[in-house]
Amino acid sequence: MSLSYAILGLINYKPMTGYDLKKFFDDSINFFWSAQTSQIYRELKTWEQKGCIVSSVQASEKGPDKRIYSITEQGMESLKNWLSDMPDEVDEDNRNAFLLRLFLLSQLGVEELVFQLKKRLKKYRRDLQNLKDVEGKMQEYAHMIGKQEEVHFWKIILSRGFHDVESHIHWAEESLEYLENLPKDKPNLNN
Amino acid sequence: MSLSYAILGLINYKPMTGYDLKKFFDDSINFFWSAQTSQIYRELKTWEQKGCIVSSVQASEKGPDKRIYSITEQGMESLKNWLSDMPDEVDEDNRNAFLLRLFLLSQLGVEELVFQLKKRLKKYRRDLQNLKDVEGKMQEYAHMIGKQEEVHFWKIILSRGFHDVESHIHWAEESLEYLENLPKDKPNLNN
DNA sequence: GAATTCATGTAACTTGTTACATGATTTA
DNA sequence: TAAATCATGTAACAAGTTACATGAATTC
Repeated sequence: MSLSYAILGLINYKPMTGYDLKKFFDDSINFFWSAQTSQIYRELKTWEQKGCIVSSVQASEKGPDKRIYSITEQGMESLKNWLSDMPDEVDEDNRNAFLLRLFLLSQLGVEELVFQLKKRLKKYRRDLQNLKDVEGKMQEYAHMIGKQEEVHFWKIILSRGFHDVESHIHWAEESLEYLENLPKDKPNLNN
Repeated sequence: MSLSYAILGLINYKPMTGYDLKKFFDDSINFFWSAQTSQIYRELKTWEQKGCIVSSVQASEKGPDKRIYSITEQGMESLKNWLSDMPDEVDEDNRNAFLLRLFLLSQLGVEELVFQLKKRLKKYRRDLQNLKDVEGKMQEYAHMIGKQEEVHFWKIILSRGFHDVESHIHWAEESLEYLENLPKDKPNLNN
């Protein structure tokens, strides 16, 4: 399962708490992976039961005690095995709820489509800004995990994010233009 | 839930069987939505219980009897309501198992990364061909559901697919180039 | 004094996957 | 005669979401 190895892989960079993991997901790799707190703690529990990670409780300066998880030899072995046998076709999830809605939305009429595309365009521009923020933090994260050389590889992943957002923006702009030039008054669910 | 409305929306085009729906998912909207047979029949059952669709059994020329589902007035109402209240931020699922693997893969070394990116590039080129095939079938589908005007809107969705694949190809090519020009022999999980 | 951050979790539920079962007809 | 297509489902399980509970310390 991808999520469990995501967690193992992050802990392999550096020992972390469940809370740290949640933050890493939320404000750094969020553009290609996400996780709920409830899932994270669930996975941590099962990895620990398998002996792939160990935890120790430590008092925190602020707030409650922390439970810090570190990877074990066995965990590294597991991670390495998983990374090594990449399946021929990694089944990435293509599901896109917005595209689905848009696809069905044409049954409501063109104006709705235009309205939603305009809203989307704004969202994509916000996404672009968010990615720039992540880019800015990258160096910081690399320092945190103590591996400067990772930055080279992270740049590749981040660049994918930029390619994606830029292509979304172009698509939305093009589509709006296309719709503007369509003849009006098609029959739909409203009439 | 998106999947259930996807099903309702497709049935709204034209009465269909579970099998028809599965085919529609698989060879037409697969690039932004997918569904398992087991899910489809589950959702059909719950929509029917709610009175949003009705079914009638009909003998088939070939193979077993068909259960054909049609949308009801209530179902159209439901669909329209759902389409009308698009949430401000549609929570599309960004999870991408390949990107996650790639991100963690750098812990194994650069050669692995290069190898996987090359394989991916080939996959993206296959994706492009698949999309072209869908494009070819579009007219046919429009004819099947008896709504030629839908083609205009489907073109927008399809165009998104093309934008995506093309940006993936560019990204992979660029990233390979970037990796070729990196200094070699970084320490990793293997040493 | 209210909201945010730090920190860990549980419970109930929904959604998605994998594997199986059945059986006729058609095409290679 | 073997494989593919047509056609409908069930069962068991895995993964993901939502909502809740607790409570200290800090910032606005």
